[in-house]
Amino acid sequence: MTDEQTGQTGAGVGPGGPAKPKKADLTRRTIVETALRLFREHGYEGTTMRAIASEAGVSIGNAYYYFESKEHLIQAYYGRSNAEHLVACVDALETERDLKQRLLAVLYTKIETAQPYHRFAGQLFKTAADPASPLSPFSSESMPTRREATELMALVVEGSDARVSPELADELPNLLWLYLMGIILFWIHDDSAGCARTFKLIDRTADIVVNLINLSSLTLMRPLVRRAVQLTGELRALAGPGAEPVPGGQERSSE
Amino acid sequence: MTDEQTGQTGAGVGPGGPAKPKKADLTRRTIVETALRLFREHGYEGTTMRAIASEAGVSIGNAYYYFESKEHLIQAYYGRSNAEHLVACVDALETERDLKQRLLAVLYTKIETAQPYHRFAGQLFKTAADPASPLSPFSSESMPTRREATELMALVVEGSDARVSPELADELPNLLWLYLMGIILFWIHDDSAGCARTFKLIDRTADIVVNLINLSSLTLMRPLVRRAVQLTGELRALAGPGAEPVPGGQERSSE
DNA sequence: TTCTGTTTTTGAACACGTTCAACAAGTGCA
DNA sequence: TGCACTTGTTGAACGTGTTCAAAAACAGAA
Repeated sequence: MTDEQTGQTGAGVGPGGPAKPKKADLTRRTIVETALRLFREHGYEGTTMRAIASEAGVSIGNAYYYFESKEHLIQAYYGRSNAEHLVACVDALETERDLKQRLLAVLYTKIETAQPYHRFAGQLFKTAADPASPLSPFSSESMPTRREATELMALVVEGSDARVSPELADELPNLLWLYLMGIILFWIHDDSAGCARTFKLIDRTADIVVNLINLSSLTLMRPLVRRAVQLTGELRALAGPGAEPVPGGQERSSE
Repeated sequence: MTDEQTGQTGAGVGPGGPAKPKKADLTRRTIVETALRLFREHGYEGTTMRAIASEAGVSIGNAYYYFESKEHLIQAYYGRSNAEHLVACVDALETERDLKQRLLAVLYTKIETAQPYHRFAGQLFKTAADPASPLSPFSSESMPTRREATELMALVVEGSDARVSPELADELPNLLWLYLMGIILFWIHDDSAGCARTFKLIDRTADIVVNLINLSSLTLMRPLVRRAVQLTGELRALAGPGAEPVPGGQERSSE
C-alpha cells in the first residue's frame, strides 16, 4: 500500500509502474526516505541532491532517473502527510458528533502530524506557490491528493449533527479544504514555541466557521451562501476541468 | 522621488545611502530597469543575472554589489506597483462615495496596473511565499510597502458613506488588504484571456465583502465581528511587533 | 600634488540543480 | 544459449546563482 501510494505521488512520467515490486522500487523508496530524513535534519536548502544520492547509495544521475527534480521529492511528503493525518483523526471522527469538535480534531491532528516537517514547511509553501508547478495545490497533478483531503472534510460534515444549507452541502468540503489550506499557511509562518499560535488560531477560526455554517440556513444569509458557492466554483476553475465538487456522503472513489 | 523610493525598497544593507544622487544611483537604477524589462520580456526564470548585468553594462559581481540576490530585484517591483496603482485609482477615490464602487475601483486598477507584469507574477508569488524571505508580505522588511497598501484601504473606507461597526473600523484596512492579497493570488493563477476571470471574481467577492461590512453593525453579527478583529490581530503577530493597526483616517506618515 | 581611506567594479571560481552519453544489468524470445 | 530490447546506473559536464580577492576609481585632507 505504501509502495502503491508512493508510486502514485511520484514523478508521473518516470519509472516504477504497476509491475511487481523489485529493485527499482527499493531504490526509489530509499531515495525518498533519505531525502525526507535529510530535509527534516538539515532543511530543504541545506540538503543537496548529491548528499541525498550519496546517503541513499546511488549516483546523482540515478536520483534523477527516479525523480524529475529536487522539488518532486517533496511530493512524496504530500501523500504521506494525508495518510498519517487520516490515521490520527479517524478515531475522533468515529466518536464525535458535534461539528465543531470534529473539525477541531481534524485540524489539530493535521498540525500535529505535520509538526516533524515544520523545519522545511516554508519550502513546501514556496514550492507549492509556483502556479506552473505540478506541486501546486491547484494543479491537476495534485488532484488525487486534494481529493483525499476534501473527502475527509466531507466525512467531517456528514458524520456530524449540523444542519447545512442544501445549496452549500456539495461545496462545503471544498470550502473547508480552503480553510485547512489557510491554517496550514499560517502554521508555516508560525515560529512560536510548539506552534501554539496556530492552535489558538484554529480555536478562534473554527468557532467562526462553525457559526457561519450554522447560520447558512437562515434566509438572511441565503444570498451570501449562494455567492460563496459561486466563489468555490471560480476557484475550482483554476484547477482545470477535472475538479468537480465532492458529492456529500458518496462512497470514496477507488482512484 | 522615484530614486528615493527605489532606494528605500532596495537592499537594506547595501550601498546607495542618502547622499547625493551619483554614479552609484545611476548604476543601481540601470540594473533595476534592465531587470524589470527582461523579466517582462523573457520571464523571471528565462532571465539570467548575466544577461541583466550584460545589458545594464556592468559586471556580474557589480550587480551583486547593489542587489543581494536575483530575488531582491523583484522588490523594486513592489514599490513601483504601489505608486502606479495609487496614480490610477486616485481619481475614483476623489469622486466616488459608494463603498462598493470605491472598492471596485481600487481592485480593478490594481489588476490593470499589474497586468504588464503578469508574465512573471507566478515568480512574484513564489518569492513572496518564502516565510524566511524579506520579500514575504508578512515580513518586517515589507512593512513600508504594506503600510502604503493598508493606508490606501483606509482611504477607501474613510471616504465612503458606509456605516462601519466601531470595533471593526481600525482593523478594516488590514482585512481589506488581506482581501486584496487574495485577489492578487487568484490573478497570479489566472490564465484566462485578459485575466477576465479575476475581474469576475472581483465583482462577486466585492459584493460579499461590502455586504459583510454593512452587516457588521447588526447585533447578530457582533460576535463574528469581534472574532474577525481578533483574527487580524493573530495574523498581524506574524509580522512582528511593528505591525500596528492603521488608525482610520489618520494623516499619512511621512515614512 | 600626494597620500590614505572608501566606494565601485571586475570576472574567475565555486556550489548546486540538472542533463545525457555511455555502460551495465535484466528480461524475454527464438 | 545467444541476441535484441528494456531498464537501471554512472559521473563528467553544463548552466546559473552567487562569492570574493584584487584592481580601479573616487573623495577628502594635508
